[in-house]
Amino acid sequence: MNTENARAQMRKGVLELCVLRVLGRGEAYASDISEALKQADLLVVEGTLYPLLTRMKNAGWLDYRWEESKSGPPRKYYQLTESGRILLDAMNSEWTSFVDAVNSLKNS
Amino acid sequence: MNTENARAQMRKGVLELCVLRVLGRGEAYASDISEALKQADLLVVEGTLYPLLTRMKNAGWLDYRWEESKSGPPRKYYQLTESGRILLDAMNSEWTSFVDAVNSLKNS
DNA sequence: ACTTGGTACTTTGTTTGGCATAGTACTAAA
DNA sequence: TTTAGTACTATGCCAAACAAAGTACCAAGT
Repeated sequence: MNTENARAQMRKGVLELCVLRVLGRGEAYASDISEALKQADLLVVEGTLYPLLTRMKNAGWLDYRWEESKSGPPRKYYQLTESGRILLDAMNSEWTSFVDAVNSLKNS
Repeated sequence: MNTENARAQMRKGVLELCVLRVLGRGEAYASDISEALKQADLLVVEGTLYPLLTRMKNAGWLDYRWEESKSGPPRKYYQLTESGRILLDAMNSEWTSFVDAVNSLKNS
């Protein structure tokens, strides 16, 4: 295993948190989210992102509205629901404590 | 999904790093590792840890020696190999940069 | 009009890896 | 010699990331 792979593994664990964080900034459609993650070096591919958004929508954390585009088919713009915001807060705390936990293993 | 579940997801991504870090302190057998992870609130179960150790051994990152126990069957004491140490260093860097990446998503 | 290229979303199948469960084996104590 | 505790192994299931192919919509060029 290379570190490329290691990063991929790490990414999996926090994909939902990442998507929630991106949407925490405001509504966005799949390509926006993909772009934001890419900028943070957390690239995900179509085959991962779309099903993930659908799952999160079905879980009630996200909602979406259709919006026409000038350069192609209509887009699904996702927003956090109330329950999504609550989850985001909870997961932010969880993330912090998790990072501390892993870091605590570093030395003796 | 509750935060319990979220933490479980996060944990998956860094299990190998955690095991490497624990072994970075010195050799240990499965229960030692399990205990160390538990203390860091990163509990893993038998069904996960044993196969993981076997995979890492097969990948050449770990080695083990048998040691008799006074209270049960012999134990496999694992140590990092040279390649395991190199991987640990690489994954430590990866982890740091990964945490930064996720944190960079937090605010706009 | 029809084709081409770009964009957006969907669907299907594969693979990986964590986990539950059951099983084997060794030791010590009752 | 049975029981309990510990340590490791083997089998099978399931969720989720990913790859790849497909559908559909739009606009621009011929």
